[in-house]
Amino acid sequence: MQSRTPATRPGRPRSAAAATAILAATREALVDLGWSKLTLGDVAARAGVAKTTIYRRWPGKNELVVDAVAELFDELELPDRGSLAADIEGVVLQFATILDRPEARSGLMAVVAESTRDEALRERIRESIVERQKRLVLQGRTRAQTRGELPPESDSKDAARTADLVFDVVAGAVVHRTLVSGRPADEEWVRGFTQVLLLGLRGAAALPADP
Amino acid sequence: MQSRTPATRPGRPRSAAAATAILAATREALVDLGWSKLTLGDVAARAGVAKTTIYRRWPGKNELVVDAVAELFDELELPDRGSLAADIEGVVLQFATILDRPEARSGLMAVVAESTRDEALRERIRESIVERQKRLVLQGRTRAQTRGELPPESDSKDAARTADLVFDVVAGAVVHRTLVSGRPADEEWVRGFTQVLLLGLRGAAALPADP
DNA sequence: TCGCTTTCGCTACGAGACGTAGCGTAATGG
DNA sequence: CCATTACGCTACGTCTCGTAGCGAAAGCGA
Repeated sequence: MQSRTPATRPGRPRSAAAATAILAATREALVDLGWSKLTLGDVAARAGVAKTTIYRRWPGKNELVVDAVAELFDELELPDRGSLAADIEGVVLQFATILDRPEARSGLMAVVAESTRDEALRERIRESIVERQKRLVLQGRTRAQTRGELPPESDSKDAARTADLVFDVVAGAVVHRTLVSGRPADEEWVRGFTQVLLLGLRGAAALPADP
Repeated sequence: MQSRTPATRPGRPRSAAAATAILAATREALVDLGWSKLTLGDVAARAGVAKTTIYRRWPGKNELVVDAVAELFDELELPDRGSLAADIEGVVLQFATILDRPEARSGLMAVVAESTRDEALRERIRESIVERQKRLVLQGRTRAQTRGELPPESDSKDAARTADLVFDVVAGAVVHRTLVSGRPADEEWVRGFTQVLLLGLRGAAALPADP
C-alpha cells in the first residue's frame, strides 16, 4: 500500500531543484503567454530542463499548472485583527491580492474549466487548493466563538454545511468580482461584502434550523 | 458611425442558417470534447460548413465559444413566487440548472480564463453575458420594493453598488459551489444561501451607510 | 570499487491543428 | 447584366504534441 515513493528506492533520485525550477518556469510562462498558449516545450526551455523530464513527472499541462498555482495560495493566513469582521476583511484582501497576479488569474480559471471534463483533475484541485484553504474558514469561526462573536454550533453537521457555504460565498464572490466583473476587490468593496456576509451569518445563527 | 452592418450592403448576404448551425455545433462539440480539445475544423464538419466560413465570422475559438454559451443564459427569467426569498431561490435554481449542462460548464470557465489576458474578449463576455443578466437583480429589487420587502434606495450610487455586489455574490457562489466544490446547488443549499444573503441585505439596509 | 537501477539531456519522429491563400461558384442589389 | 460579397473546397507551411531511443550521470548496496 505504498503508492508514492517507497521511502528509499534504487537508482538516481529525482532532482528537487528541477521540480522547483519547472514550477517557477510554469508560473513565468503563465504570465507571459497565458494558459492556452503555454507549451511544455517552452516551460522546459525556461526551466533549463529537457521536455521529457516534465513528462516523466506530470501527466500533462493541466496537472502541472495545478501544482504551480497551488503554491501561490499557501501564503494565505488568517490575521488577528481583533474582530471577526476585520479578520475576514484581512483574508479577503489577501485573496484578492493573489488573484491580481496574472499567473493566478489565468492558471486557476483554466484548470477549473478543464476539471469539468476530468474527474481526476478536479480531485487534484480540491486536494491541493480548495480543501487546503478551507482551514481559514474554520480558524475564523473558532476564533470568533472564542471571542463570543458567534454562538457555538449546536449541530456539527449543520456547522459543516455552514462552513462550506461560507467558503463558496467568499471565494466565489471575490473570484467573480475580480475575473468576471473585472473590477478590483478593494477595501471599499470588501467592507460592503463582509458586512452583508456577517449580518447574514449572525441572523441565520439566531434563527432556528429549518426542519 | 455605423461600424456594424451598414443596414444594407451589396453582395451575397451571410446565411443566417449557417450562424445557427455553427453555434449549435459549437455547443455540441463542447459537450463531446470540452474546450481544450475543441477544434474549429471539427465544429465546421458538425455544422456542415467550410472551416473558412467560421473564420470569416469569428476571430477565433474564444469569441465563437462566448457567443455559443451566451445563448444558454438568455432563457433565465425571474419567476414571481410571491416573496423575495422565493424569487431568489427560483432564479438561482435556474442558474444552477444551466450550469449543470456540460457545454455551459467547460465553455464558460474557459473563456473567462482566456479573458484574463484579452481585454477585448472580457468586454465581449461582459456585454453578451454579464450585463445582460444583471437585469434579474434589478427586477428582483424593484419587485421587492413594491411588495415592501426592501426599503427604497436613498442613494442611487449606493444602490448601484449593492446591485453589483449582489450579482457577484450570487453568480460567484453558485459557480464556485457547482464547478469548484463540485457539489450540487440543490434546493437545500439554495435555501441556506438565500437565507444568509437576504438577512445580510436587510441588515445592511437597516444600518446607516458608512461614511 | 563495481554493478544495478533510475533519472536526465538530447535528438528525432509521425500525427494533428492552426490560420491563410486561392479558386470557382452562388446569391444578392443596382 | 454587372459589381460585390459569401460560400465550399483544396492545399499549404508552421507549430505543438507526446513518445521513443540513446549515452551519460547519480545514487545505493555488495
